Amino acid sequence: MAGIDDVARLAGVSTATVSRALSGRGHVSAASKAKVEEAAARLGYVVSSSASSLASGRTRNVGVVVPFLNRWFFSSVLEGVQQALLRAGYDLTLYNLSGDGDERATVFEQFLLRRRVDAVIAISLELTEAEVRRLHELGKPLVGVGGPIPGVRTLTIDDVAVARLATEHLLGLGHRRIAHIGGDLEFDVDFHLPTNRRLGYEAALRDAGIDPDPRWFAPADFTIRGAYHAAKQLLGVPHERPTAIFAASDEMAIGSILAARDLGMVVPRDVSVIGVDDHDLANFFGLTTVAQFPRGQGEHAVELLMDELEPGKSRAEPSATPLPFELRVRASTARPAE
Amino acid sequence: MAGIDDVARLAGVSTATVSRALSGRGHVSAASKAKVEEAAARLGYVVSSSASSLASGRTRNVGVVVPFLNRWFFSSVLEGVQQALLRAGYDLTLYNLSGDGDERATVFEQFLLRRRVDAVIAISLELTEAEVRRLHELGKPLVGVGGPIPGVRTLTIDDVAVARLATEHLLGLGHRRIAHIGGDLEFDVDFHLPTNRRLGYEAALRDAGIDPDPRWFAPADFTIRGAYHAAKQLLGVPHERPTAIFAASDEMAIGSILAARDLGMVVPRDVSVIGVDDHDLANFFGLTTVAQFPRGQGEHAVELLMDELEPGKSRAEPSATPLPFELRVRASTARPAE
DNA sequence: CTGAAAGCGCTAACAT
DNA sequence: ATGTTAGCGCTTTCAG
Repeated sequence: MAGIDDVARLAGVSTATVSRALSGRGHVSAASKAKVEEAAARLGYVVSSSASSLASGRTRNVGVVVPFLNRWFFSSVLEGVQQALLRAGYDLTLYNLSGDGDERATVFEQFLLRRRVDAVIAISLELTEAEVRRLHELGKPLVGVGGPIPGVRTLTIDDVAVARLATEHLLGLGHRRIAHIGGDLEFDVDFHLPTNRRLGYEAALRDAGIDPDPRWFAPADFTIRGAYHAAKQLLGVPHERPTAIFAASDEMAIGSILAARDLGMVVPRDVSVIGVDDHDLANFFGLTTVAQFPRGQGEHAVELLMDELEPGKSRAEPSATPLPFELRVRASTARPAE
Repeated sequence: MAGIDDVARLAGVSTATVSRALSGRGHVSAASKAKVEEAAARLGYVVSSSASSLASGRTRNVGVVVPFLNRWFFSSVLEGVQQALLRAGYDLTLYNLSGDGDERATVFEQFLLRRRVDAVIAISLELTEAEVRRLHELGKPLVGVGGPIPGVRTLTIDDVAVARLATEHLLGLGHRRIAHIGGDLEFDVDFHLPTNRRLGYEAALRDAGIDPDPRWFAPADFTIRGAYHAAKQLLGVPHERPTAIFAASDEMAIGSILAARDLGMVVPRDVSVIGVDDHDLANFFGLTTVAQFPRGQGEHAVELLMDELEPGKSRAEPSATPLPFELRVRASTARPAE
């Protein structure tokens, strides 16, 4: 395995010049640079990351912490992060903290402190103040995706506004009896997303002069199956059925559509359904939804990080950057029947 | 940031003893070990992975290469790998090679050669001989999940047997007109999975004295939507409709069920459907399927790796280890009507 | 712009 | 069982 000395010898320069030429840091004449590059290529030389990290203090590696891997939102964000990191020449070390707090503590103590990473991206994971402080002490930039962490740069859609938009779409079509399938409290640990979406829904109703009816709220677990059962309850009542459902995620909206079908109802004739996400399946089901863009969120997170990691960049102060979202009207919403 | 010297000083021993005590390598008296651990804890000391790697040549980091992140199979394997690695004290560096060959080359040249990892796990990715050779030269163990790579330790279910089992289940129920929704050729690059499942299907039919009818084979792209359209074609013919569909994945089986419903057919009364995977949604849709266990496959892959990475273990020779699969009969299959 | 040399923080011989 | 010490392969002052 060729080392930097081999390259230096072959190129006829010092190791310092090789290092500078290959890393782009410091000035090197075009001539030397060319010689070095050619020598490196000939020898198949690649820097040893550990030696480089040890000497420089930078690892060119970012830790990414996610609670789930097999959900659309998370894997999409992860994809965006991965791709952006790769482009920037960084590696991505993955920590899937699906487990209990034990695992979580291990990760924090073993890897963040093992100084394996230059920075951390936390996806929809509420870090404790202690954890955030620890990272700060170590000088590791941290950016969150999916909800605000106090004192941390975070990317998040405005859940209240998203829910309001979805609800107003239904109101605008003439619906008055609008049910909501939200998250159960268990999910609220992560950034109060369910609560915020519910708040937006209720605010929109009130603005339209409608009093939110608690009978028309049903909690579920963000899965198709969970929402399916919730929707059956909602739609199964004999009188004063809701004419529309706003589900807090597309998967739950799809569950609602399937429930409606199984009750012999036709969407959107008998009931309108709107979700949030623009999940892969949304288009297939003709689902009207408020799209968010998780891949873009992941890429954006990396950009923020790079601002901090690469020297000479202006680092903006910690704040919650608002992210784009967009109503996509498809075939699952329509004017109510009567 | 406390270093090993600080710990040594506080514990009243040498740095070598600290290193031994903390890594478990070499003999240390219980007394010293206790002192060291206490000192380390008090100082919040954690080894610098780069210094450690540089000195020892081991990184305690495994590279994982996947083509997709947002598909059930891949994210499930990844979860298993992540968890097993974490338990073994290894980190996981993720490379999502969804993109073109360019990206792929970059990863190989930049990261594998950057000596960032001790080993590589390739999930459903057919590595070229050159790539495999490169890894061998570097002394990096490599294990594949999801299909055989020549000369490489690989975990894979027997796709032919899986398909045969699924088909025989339908035959056993009395079906004779069994259609198959498989992968299109594009997907065959990865381990000929579609081809193998088709072969198993055809073999089962022949064994039952039935000549496979090419009209009853439809290729799709492993998505719900793709299979939905394929199934509509299959089920829409006026005469001699198939009475059962064997789909090469659960997502495609679900697409088939939805297609049948939209044609006004009742599953399993009018058509039986069986898939492969035991996807999260399979249970919800009452789908009969042949389960495979991707999490377990991921964990298993890590075990194999550890055999090679941790010294003093017997390493078995490269071979394709067969993996478990299991028929799960639910509500989507039944005897044909007549 | 380039080179010499001093580390970066550990691990692993080699001694003791 | 423990200490001493020579690197691991690079980056980065500091001179020139």
